[in-house]
Amino acid sequence: MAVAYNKRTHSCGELRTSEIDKTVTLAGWVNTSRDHGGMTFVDLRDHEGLTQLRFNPQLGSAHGVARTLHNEDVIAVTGRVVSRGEFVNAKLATGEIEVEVNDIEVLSRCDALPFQVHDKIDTSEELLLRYRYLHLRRPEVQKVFRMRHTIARAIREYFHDNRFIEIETPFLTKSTPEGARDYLVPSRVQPGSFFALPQSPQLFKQLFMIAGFDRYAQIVRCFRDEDLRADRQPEFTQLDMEMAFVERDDVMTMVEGCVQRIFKDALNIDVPVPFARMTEQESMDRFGIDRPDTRYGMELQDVSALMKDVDFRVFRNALDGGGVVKCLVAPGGAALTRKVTDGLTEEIKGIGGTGLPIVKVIEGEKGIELSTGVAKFLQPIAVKLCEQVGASVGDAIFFMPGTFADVSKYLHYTRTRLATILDVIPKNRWDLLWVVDFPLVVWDEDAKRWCSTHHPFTAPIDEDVAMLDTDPGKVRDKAYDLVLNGTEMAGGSIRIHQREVQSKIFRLLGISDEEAKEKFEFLLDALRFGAPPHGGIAFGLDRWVMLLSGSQSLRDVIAFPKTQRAICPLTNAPGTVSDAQLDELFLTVKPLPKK
RNA sequence: GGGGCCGUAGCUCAAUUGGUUAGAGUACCGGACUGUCGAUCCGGAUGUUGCGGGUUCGAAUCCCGUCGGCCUCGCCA
Repeated sequence: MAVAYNKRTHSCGELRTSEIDKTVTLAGWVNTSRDHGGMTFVDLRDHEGLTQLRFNPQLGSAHGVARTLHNEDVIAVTGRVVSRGEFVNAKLATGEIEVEVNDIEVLSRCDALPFQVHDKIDTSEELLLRYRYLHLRRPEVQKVFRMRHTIARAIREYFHDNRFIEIETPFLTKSTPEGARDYLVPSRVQPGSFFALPQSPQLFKQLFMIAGFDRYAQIVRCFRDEDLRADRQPEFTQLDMEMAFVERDDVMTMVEGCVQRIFKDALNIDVPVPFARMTEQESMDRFGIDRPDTRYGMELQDVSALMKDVDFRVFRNALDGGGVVKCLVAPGGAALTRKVTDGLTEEIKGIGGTGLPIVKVIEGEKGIELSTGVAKFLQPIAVKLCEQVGASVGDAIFFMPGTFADVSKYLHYTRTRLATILDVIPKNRWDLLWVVDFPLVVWDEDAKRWCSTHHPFTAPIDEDVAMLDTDPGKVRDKAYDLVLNGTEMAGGSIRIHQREVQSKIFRLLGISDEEAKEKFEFLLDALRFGAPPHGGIAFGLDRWVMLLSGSQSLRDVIAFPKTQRAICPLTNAPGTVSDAQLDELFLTVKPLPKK
């Protein structure tokens, strides 16, 4: 029996007792069905919800069809809304009513499923991705993408309301030095030449400012060919924005308003502004990382001075070598088992460290004593140590000797692991923090040259410019990173708008005048023709959706993501191409090296 | 490139820690049943234990390699 599925009267989530006795047409997927031989029930699902259908054997042929249904068959029905009487299902929004079906049309049958759509059970992620359209049918998965839309819409509306305009930038563009590895696209018309997919529209948006658009914002795809992580995909989406005639505070204030709007629309939460600010130096000192999670304590503490008098060679060597000894106090850490602390030590070794010295603070016969691990070396300064770092009986202290960079890395790792192990991260807390005053450049020991902390177009702080020639490592930049609960959510800066400064930075970074001309001539040219002071920021849209939706992985908020090996289990991309395609591009593929 | 966790029926998991015929739930197939809502009940079919090799009288279990998934360091201006 044909049913007018193109004339649905309601969605599957909206019928209530007020619609009783109305004749309705619904369409959707069979979520589950229950066949009693006589009376048969089907839960019909669409994007709005579930409605129970009742098939009465005394009401014509529909009942016979209903008995043949399987999960995920697609059907359309017409019937009368009736009260469930005493059989109300409180779990369903539509649970007070059901639809007594007169006519049913099976629009599409479903084969045996690789996994059940109505289950909440997660099978292997690879299978979920291979049949991603089935996974996406699940209401809780769809909810994430509806939130993604809400966030994207909030962003667009916010910037539109603030007189920004959205302009598209090219995907087929030019490979530039510095930064991540590029995804390349061969040119057929220019054999031997390659486009690069943009890592971000950075230079184009600067050109928009020079062009006089004043305020630009775009939600745009970016591409970086680097190894994947839970929070890194080769293609991802940014909110990219830029403003002319601004200083740092202007951009940061504009962003704070946007973040407020996102939280309001997505979670109905009011976040206070302005956000906290911290210099990069303070962040490194206190947390060992430039994107600190400030929801909990266990901050890093420098105990180098205290350790000068301690006869412990591991610490001594670090200090003599110009390094530091830092520690963090884990409240209640004395209760950690040997298995846990040894496990942490192994993890530290796994990321390149040599160990993780620990002591536990206990109540001894003469007061505070240290036990386990490196206690015997530190016992002479036990009282002084505990006093200085604020440790008391029942705590554990984890130490790390070495260079500032190594100590920061390993203690930051330790701190985040302990936060999970000791379960000290407050729920439902959103710590928004600006990190500012990064060093403009850092010395790359391997490459023997200066590298940009952010990118080569970041402006130095005015009073530090003089040090560009004398002490580049001391120059701070006009960048600002926005951190949420320890995750970098956005990064931006005031840009260089003076050609001489830009040239100077290129030279500092070891980019020759010839290379600068080849790669960036268009930018240097543009800077000659009246560039306004300008600055902006880019948000990782996927990360915002991930954090606000409580997702564990970026893959959960991207409709068709790649696996860790950067392949798509759904399409099997990337794949080989025909010789004819290669010939057109004048390309040959080298054989893989033998192992 | 390095470190770690995982891989048993379509799916989720078990298998007394090396012991003989690899089980259960669910999905699937057949049947019963007029108020269920994870329906229930009866019956049936379903395995290259990821793959390859090794140790052993005997391997899902131990070892080596390999493939795949995930976490992570490097990398990601």
